[in-house]
Amino acid sequence: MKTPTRKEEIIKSAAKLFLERGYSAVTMRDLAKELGIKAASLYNHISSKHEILESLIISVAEEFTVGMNQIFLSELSTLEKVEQVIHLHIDVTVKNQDALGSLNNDWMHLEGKALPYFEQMRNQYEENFRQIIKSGIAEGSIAARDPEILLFSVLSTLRTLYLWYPKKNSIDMQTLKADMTATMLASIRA
Amino acid sequence: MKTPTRKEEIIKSAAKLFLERGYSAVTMRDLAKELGIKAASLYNHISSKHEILESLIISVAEEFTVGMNQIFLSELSTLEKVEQVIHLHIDVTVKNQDALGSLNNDWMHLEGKALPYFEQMRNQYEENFRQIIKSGIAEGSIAARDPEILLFSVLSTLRTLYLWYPKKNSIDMQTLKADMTATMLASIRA
DNA sequence: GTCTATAGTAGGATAGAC
DNA sequence: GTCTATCCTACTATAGAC
Repeated sequence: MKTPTRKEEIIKSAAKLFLERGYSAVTMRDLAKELGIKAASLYNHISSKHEILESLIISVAEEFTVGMNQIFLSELSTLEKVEQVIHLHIDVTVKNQDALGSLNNDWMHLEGKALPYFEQMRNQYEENFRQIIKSGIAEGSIAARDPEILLFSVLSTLRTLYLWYPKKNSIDMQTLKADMTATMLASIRA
Repeated sequence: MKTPTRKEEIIKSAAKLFLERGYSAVTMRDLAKELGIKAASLYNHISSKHEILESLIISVAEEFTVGMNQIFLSELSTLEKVEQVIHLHIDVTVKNQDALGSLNNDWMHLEGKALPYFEQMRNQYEENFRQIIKSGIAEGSIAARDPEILLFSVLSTLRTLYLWYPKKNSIDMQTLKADMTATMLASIRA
């Protein structure tokens, strides 16, 4: 637990406000007020509003990408892989609660190379998940339904976890993971 | 198929842009350009940018509310009710594709009475769905897991349909409804 | 590291001509 | 019903003092 730098504090506060109101609706004055300083002072630590968004989204996207690649390339069974992906999502969501809002709703405001970079990560992630589901269908461990519907059904729940998790912090993590995983596996299992 | 009024055209174009970029990031100049007119001309048909948002969100929210109330008060079995709710979501999403983006991501920018009105409809909708799921668990037709997780799992998928549906318009509606319903019912059925 | 002051731009909205 | 011109406000970001 090192002391956060001022830059980290700014990014953390920004994530919270972006989640509540969206990137475009949050002004640098809002952000400064949240930190108890003036807007101009922010620029001693960050170079632009865009830099904050990029930093938020790209770091979380990379976390998902690394985790998914490990699972995809592992020797686990198909259903174990799906289970690991679900756990990955829960872990990343718990660790980056607020940033998930920007990743889901403000990624289109990324600029320059960051946008195609993000889109490429997102596509690759989806493609890996799609392959896992398809091989599950082929081997009979996953229900023989349209793989796109199965993919969408699971992904939509995982991607929306960030909206729901904060309200339920009374449930302990073990129960959450177990029950969540059971529900999602039930929806795709053969 | 009556000819749409200019106001309806404006609202429709706005829904499309709000979906792509979010309410706050779309300017009246953007919207005017989309319609091939100047920003000032918009005000001959609408009184403010907010009015557009409110009109978009409230009308769809009311459609959901009316549909849910009918289902909730019907004599159907619990699983049939869940099935009807899924069909309601698919139908409303297909009919109001773009507006669903605002409903999901820009509701917090509603002003005045519209915000509490929307929140009340949303809460009542969720509460009705929660009751359906709970009585299913009580009677044994729905799996004996945490009802909040079941509710969230189904709702998150239904609420995200609008993001996914437009990409899949090759699938015909019958297949979509059937497969979607099967997948979601599988995730909660006992 | 934060401040005040301010440049420069872009936003929502109105007035009044055509 | 649309236009041009414009008001007023608020935005991101910079300059320079402390």
